[in-house]
Amino acid sequence: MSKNRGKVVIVGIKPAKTLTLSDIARLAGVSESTASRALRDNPVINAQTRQKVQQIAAEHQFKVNATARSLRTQKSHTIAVIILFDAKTQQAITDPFLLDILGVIADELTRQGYDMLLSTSKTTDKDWRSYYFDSKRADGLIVIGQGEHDERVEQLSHAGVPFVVWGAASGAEHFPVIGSDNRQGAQLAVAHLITQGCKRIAFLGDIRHSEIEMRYLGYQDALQAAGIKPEPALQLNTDFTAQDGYLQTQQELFAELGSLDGIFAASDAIAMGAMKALLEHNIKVPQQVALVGFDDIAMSAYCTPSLTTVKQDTHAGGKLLVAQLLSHINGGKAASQLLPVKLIERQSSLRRN
Amino acid sequence: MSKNRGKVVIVGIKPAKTLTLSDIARLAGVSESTASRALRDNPVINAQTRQKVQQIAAEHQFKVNATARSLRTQKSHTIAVIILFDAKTQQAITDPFLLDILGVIADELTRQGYDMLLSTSKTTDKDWRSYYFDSKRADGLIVIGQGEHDERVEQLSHAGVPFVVWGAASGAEHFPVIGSDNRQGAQLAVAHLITQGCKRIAFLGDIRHSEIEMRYLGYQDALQAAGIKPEPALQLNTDFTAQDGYLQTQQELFAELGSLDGIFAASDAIAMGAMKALLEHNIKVPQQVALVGFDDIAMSAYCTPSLTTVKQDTHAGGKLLVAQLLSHINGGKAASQLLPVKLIERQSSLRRN
DNA sequence: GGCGATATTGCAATCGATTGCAATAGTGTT
DNA sequence: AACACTATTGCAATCGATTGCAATATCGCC
Repeated sequence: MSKNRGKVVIVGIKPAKTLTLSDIARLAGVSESTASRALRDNPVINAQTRQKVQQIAAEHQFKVNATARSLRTQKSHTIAVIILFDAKTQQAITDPFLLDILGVIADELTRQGYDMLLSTSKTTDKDWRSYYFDSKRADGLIVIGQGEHDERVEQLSHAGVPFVVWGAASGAEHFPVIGSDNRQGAQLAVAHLITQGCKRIAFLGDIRHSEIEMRYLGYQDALQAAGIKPEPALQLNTDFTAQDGYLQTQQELFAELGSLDGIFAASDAIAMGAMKALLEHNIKVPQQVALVGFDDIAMSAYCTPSLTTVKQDTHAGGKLLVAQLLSHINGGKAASQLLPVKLIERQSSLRRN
Repeated sequence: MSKNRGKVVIVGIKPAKTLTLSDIARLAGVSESTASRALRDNPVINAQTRQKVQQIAAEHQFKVNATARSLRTQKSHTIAVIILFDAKTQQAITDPFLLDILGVIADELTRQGYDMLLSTSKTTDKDWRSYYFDSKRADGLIVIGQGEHDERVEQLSHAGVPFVVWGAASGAEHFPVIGSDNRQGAQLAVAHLITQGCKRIAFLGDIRHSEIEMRYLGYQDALQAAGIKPEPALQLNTDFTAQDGYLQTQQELFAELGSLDGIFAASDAIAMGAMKALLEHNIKVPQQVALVGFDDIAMSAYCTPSLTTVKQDTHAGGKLLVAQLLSHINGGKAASQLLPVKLIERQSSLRRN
């Protein structure tokens, strides 16, 4: 007879006494080992027996206790996803498409039979390796948005923990990084502005973040290719918020307005803030100042004028993160990879017509 | 001597052989039970012994194996969060502030010593109770966005699983629902439009979603209070996207444009789509048509004209969800609750001045 | 009819931590 | 000096599933 755990049973509704493998085995008249193998469809077990056990399990809605299985097999079949937040703005760098990429990752993991443990850097001050890996909570980690060179990420690589990062690869890391080709994206954006006739182009973004730094380099690439000399006065450190885009534009850029004719914002949020500031001062976009953002957030197509921007391939990114991580976990190697991006031309930068 | 699991050891870097409680016990010269109690700061253990064990554990970066602990204690200390996506648009109803509320939930759970398992309804076709609860993966569930009366939610309530829902309470549920006072929010928004002189106000939103249905009721409340008769022609079923807001406005509303003078959109995304359509046709917002949205997404303040909207208290919502769920898990009761909302007045609706 | 090969099944150890209960040592009292 | 208590510590069972190895049954074939 099974043990009564002394719990008060809720009357009326299913006693919901969770069955264990041993219960199923007893009901099927086989041993636990046979039941276990049967449920996992082990061909060594007679087909009839297998079916019978499976049927009984199904009838009783038996579910393997994931905890016990994990303990025994030493695999959690769980991946921890850590979202890094900017210490200053408390925003995720990747804010706009974070939800997209999270969704893709969740779907992919599910497809592969993994669960997803989510946490943010705000609360997880703890040592990630200890907390997630050593404690066997997760078999591997995905870190989203490496931010301003987080030492915690660097440490992971010395700890033998399977993990991958979404962010920018400088090339010198000891860990696999998946991310968009930020540099090329920025280069495309700024080259486009130049094509539209812009000569003095401002850059708005916080280059202490590695992804933004890449965008900054791309900005310079494009200027250089066009023989334009970068002006330090036009390069403004701007947080990831529309608010800071607005403020920086208003406070710093208006001094230059005489001849400023283009802005490349490192994110769409920043771009929208800048646009707001420009429109408030009756500066025509794109006629007087052309504007390009980065990310292609949902609203970019619906602001007025609609925002030209650089679109990242979130879907490919999420799938790749999962694929690389699982490959690493299964003994393979995980490689870094740059994903191509695409310029989406909209009203904020198109002057012809 | 400890068993060699036959793994290939990565040379050079920490062998990273994970220690177990028994290792710590041996190192400290005490039994496993004493070590266990010492680590949990059980006062029954001598203070000196406790300290010694804790120190040794810290030195070796020992982390309790969460799996083993869960198995023994029958608690996973994990909460599963399920995000419901709209079957049609594949978008989360709560999209705009989903990230906020997720962040708050994650933080709260962490603070309470819980981990968070995340999944989306897209992939989780499985029976939630079986998968998360019966399998002991989670001690409870938080369901975000109940959508169009999902039967799966209804089922949970008959299954003895601790769970709470973010959404709209119709009052007749058998489960606890936390959510904004959508009805009052809409009422505030529409009353505001009326104050601004609007007489014919359109409603954009998909009332098959319970939260939107509430907003629709609030819309009617306000009209009624002002003695305005609702016109069916002005009530358009609109998806949660800017795109559909744009299309519906263009296709359906322009026929009414002669005297249409206000729009209440059930979400900011819809509102922005509508605004785009209006501006494209040189209809002045707010002078000709005043516009109010719902959600207060980040961009609402930075579009032009900036968007009047209704702001939900995401922070309170997240905290409450966690508090109620944990209270239920710990034997208490979880109650439904409506959170107050706030009207944020911006340019899209303010006509005076 | 007997022997080896093959197909099935079960025994028992194991994963790592927690905890009820018993055991021991130490203290104070009369 | 003996007894009652209290403070500490350890033994061993337990959580539920998996799996190496041994045991049994079945079958084919000479």
